[in-house]
Amino acid sequence: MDEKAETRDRILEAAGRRFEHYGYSKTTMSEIASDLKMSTGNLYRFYPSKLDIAEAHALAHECDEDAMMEAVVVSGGSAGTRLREFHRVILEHTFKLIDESKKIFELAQAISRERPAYANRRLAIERVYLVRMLEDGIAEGLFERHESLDELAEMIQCATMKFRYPQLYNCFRIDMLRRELEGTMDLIYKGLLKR
Amino acid sequence: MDEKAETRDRILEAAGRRFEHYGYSKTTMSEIASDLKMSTGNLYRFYPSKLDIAEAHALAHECDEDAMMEAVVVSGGSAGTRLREFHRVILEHTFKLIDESKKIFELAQAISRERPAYANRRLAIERVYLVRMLEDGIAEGLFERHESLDELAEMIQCATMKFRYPQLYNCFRIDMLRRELEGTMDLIYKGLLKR
DNA sequence: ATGATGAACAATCAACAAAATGTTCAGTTT
DNA sequence: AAACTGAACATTTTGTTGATTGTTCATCAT
Repeated sequence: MDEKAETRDRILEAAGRRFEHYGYSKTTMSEIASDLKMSTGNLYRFYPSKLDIAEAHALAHECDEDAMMEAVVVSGGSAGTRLREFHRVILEHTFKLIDESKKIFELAQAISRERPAYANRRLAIERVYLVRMLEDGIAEGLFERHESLDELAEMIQCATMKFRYPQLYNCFRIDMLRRELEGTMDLIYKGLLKR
Repeated sequence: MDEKAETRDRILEAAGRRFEHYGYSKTTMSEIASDLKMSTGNLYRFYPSKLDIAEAHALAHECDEDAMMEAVVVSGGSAGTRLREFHRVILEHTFKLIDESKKIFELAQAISRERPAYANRRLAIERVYLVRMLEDGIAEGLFERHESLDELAEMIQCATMKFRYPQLYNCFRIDMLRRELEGTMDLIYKGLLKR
């Protein structure tokens, strides 16, 4: 690892520490630079903007979410059960963030707002997991075949948007969300079954 | 009709004119009063607040939307076809509002934000139409029976939230929304079919 | 030549005062 | 007594100004 990459990492670490403690908007570039004993201007030799540091931070923490989703996909049980569990886990995770990790949630929202491509990329990654479960379901004779599993996954995402972004609806009742997710997944599940 | 109700109507008319032309937030109570050649304070003898005038205006225009939904429900064709058409018509209507009637859209958003009960009531009314179509589908042997059709309708609403409130996702591509709605309705439709 | 600085620049934010607006109600008019 | 007014009140919005923050870049240091 060369020195430039090392400094990038140090910046990321220092910034991440502040983002998680003070939040994205309350963290200033000059504070980050000061923590690292360098000038504010120097930061821009490593990252084009404050938002790029935020995105890099989010990227560096994707593996946590990916691991979470991967765990569900490779767990035992039928594809149908896993599909439900997948959405349950995502809802619980999102809700936990909203409830307990406000600074991280704030960071995620800032990125989503300013970097729609990032949010879309996350959705695309999630679809990969969905497709894997759909494939499993087809292989075990549970689900109907479909010309494009990626498109099917996209439709599942459209149908579950309310549970992915509950904050957009000012919907902060986890008990209600759970009930609704269960009912919605029932409907989707039946729509996937082999006839 | 007594004189008080007549004045209420006149207020509603004058306010509605301004809401639709200047938007809700740019319309002042003193302007409305001036249009009617009365004092600002007098308005409060007829309506408790500005927001109540807005809500009354929306109420007075519900019949347009209700008629639209009713027309789909009573139109010919199978329940499945009507269900798709219902959601298509709502999406097109919403999109048209966003695109062409910005002031009316702004008014609807102000009410939704401040009067959640109003938005929930609209959803409940919509469910009545959904239930009617579900009943038809069951009667014609197309759809599976269900213990509570109102709950089922609620789940359909959860699954189609993205198309009811596209503005929440900064999603203003009608071609994409149409495609997604079609795919999502496919999935929901299959979930409703009798096995 | 490469790496780093810190002042300048541009944009945004915060504080505050003034203005505007929604609402109330004592007083006036009908 | 009922209907209406318009000033007062409370709240919100707007405009101004100075401070802060993100970013750039000429200059300096290595």
